[in-house]
Amino acid sequence: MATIRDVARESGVSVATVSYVLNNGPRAVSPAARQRVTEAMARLNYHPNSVARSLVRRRTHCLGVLLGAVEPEVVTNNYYAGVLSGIFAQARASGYDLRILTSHYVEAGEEHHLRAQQLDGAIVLVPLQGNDIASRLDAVGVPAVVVGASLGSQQPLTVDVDNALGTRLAMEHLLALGHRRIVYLMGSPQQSSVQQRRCAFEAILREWGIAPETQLTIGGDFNSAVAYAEIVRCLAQPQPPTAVFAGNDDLALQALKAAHALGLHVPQDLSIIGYDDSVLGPYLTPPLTTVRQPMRQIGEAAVRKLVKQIKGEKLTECVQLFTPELIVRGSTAEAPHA
Amino acid sequence: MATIRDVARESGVSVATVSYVLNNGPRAVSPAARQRVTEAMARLNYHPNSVARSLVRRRTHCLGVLLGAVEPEVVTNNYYAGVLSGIFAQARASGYDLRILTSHYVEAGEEHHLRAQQLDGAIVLVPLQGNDIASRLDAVGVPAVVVGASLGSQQPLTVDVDNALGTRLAMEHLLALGHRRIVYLMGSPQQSSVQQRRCAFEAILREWGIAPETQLTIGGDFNSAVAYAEIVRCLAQPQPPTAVFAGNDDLALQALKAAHALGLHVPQDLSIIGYDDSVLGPYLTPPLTTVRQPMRQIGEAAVRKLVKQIKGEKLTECVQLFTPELIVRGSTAEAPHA
DNA sequence: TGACAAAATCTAACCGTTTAGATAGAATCC
DNA sequence: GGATTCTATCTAAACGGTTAGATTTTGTCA
Repeated sequence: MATIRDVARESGVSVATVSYVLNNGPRAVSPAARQRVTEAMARLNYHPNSVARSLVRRRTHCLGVLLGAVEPEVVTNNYYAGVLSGIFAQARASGYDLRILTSHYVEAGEEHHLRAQQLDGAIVLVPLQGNDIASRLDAVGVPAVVVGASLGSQQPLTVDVDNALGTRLAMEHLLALGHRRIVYLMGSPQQSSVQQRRCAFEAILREWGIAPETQLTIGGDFNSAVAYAEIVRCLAQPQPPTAVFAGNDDLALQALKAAHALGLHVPQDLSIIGYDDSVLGPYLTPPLTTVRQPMRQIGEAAVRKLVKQIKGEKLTECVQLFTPELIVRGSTAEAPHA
Repeated sequence: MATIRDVARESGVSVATVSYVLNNGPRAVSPAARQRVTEAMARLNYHPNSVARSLVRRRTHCLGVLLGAVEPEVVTNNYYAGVLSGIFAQARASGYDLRILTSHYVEAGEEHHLRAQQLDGAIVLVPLQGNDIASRLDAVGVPAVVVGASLGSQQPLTVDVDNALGTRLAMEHLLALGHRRIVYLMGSPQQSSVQQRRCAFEAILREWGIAPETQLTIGGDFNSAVAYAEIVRCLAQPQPPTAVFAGNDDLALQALKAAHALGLHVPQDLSIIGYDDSVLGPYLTPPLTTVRQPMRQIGEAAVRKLVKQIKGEKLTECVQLFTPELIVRGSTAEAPHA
């Protein structure tokens, strides 16, 4: 590998001059010298060492993506895959490289390690409720934006989807169809989105004057098999619910299977609504009604926000909320009269 | 940020001594000095700057992942998502960081840029037929392994799945069921896997004494809508095929839709077999018979192979081929007698 | 106790860039 | 023509580590 000194020697100028042509400034270079340097670089096949450059400039032009907890399944999960694809695309468009960092960086105290990596900024894709990674990163001087975990208190930069609205879209769809006994399949309660939706769920029940006691909430850090068993148990009880509001499309799928196993027809006997609008929704029988989240846009927005902060631009809003959309397909219908 | 010099001053030793305790060698340090240094580091909240370290050591402990052509949809594509998740997991287990590099690095001449990034190695996830990125990287001294594009000639390190075997599994399944008129839905002909499977397809037809002229091959760099139209046209012809062998599950899905639109029953009137075993396969109606590829294992193997090469260990084999598996579900059945 | 080896530590060069400050030469002005 | 400003260039000190080689300290043994 040729170094800047080789180029300087080859073209008969000092390293400073080479550096100036390399960076187009900050000092002027005569056309003659510039040409000699350019030719020498081509001749020697010179490319500046970006590590050395990062050391002195103290910026790596590289963004960290912190994947937490659920990884590495993260990539095969629909929501994360969507967000990641947005991050990839926008990082590229903004001219930043990406560094994938797995959960061991998420632990307290590890922010210094991250700082030591000299990343220009970080995107925190850790869905856990109450995680304060972003603030800790900020404290050591690494700009960060959080995706999908808007916290009330400290307000680090955040990009999220409006979970209250999403819940409202789903619930009002079911309520308008006459459903009053609705099970809510929560998912892992450590996830902040799950908590937000649960609050919204309860608020809507109050609004409609429905006693929360008559409602069922199934939640937990379970795998599909356990979730399936719980749903079967719930649907088999004396006064079963007429609708299921699932925290994501995978849970909705389990509900669909459970209904099938119990001989219930969807949507005639039981309505099911999912969340995420994952790829399989349209191909289920019946096709799944669900709440779509603009995952790719979320990823893109996160990168844009981070880059703005890095460049010191004025940020208009701390928390950027995206709007979910109700996708009505075939798995929801009017509540049975019974 | 405290530097190594601050620690040296604080603990009353030289920077060299601090460096030795930091790295546990290569020279001995007295217990007393070691303790003073350790305490000073804790007091100052010192963490070594990894950029500076990389500069002098000339290794970054970071692996590049080159995503080509199809990106950034790559992440939402089943095959790539699976491979990536394997890469993430194994990189973490091997203690390497990951750098995501998008396609502009794939172009000829860009290998020097990559070299300048000082990556310890690269995984090439570029499915294009005849791509020679790995060799070019190797030429500039960056160890590389290619995923999913085994070439005959130059043999860079490669991890792939046995496409000939996968094709054989699918075809012999159909042939054993009595199918003789089989359409092959190829997919983009630039992809090396597509080419390999096409060769295998033709070889198997010859083996069974079936004239290739009577067979149909639909291929192209089309989107789902175009593929759908082509399939409809094919199935609507006078002597339609009795089976479809699709290059991936998405194409199989299009075939399923087309059959549905034409009033054909699957599998009674038409058998369909996919490739990849993507998540939606089991939930289609009927559930899709397909060929499973161990994507995650492929990703893991790629990282392991790369790390071995970086460490200079002896590699037993250049090309590591994984074995695909036939997953029989409900979309294939005996050929209609007619 | 002095000679010698081993262990511990220090000094300083180096990795490959950037960039402030010094310097030299050319152009401008009165 | 000498003072003054510009422009182009160079020198050398950073950035924050690692690591040979030199030097000092400690330990061993005759």
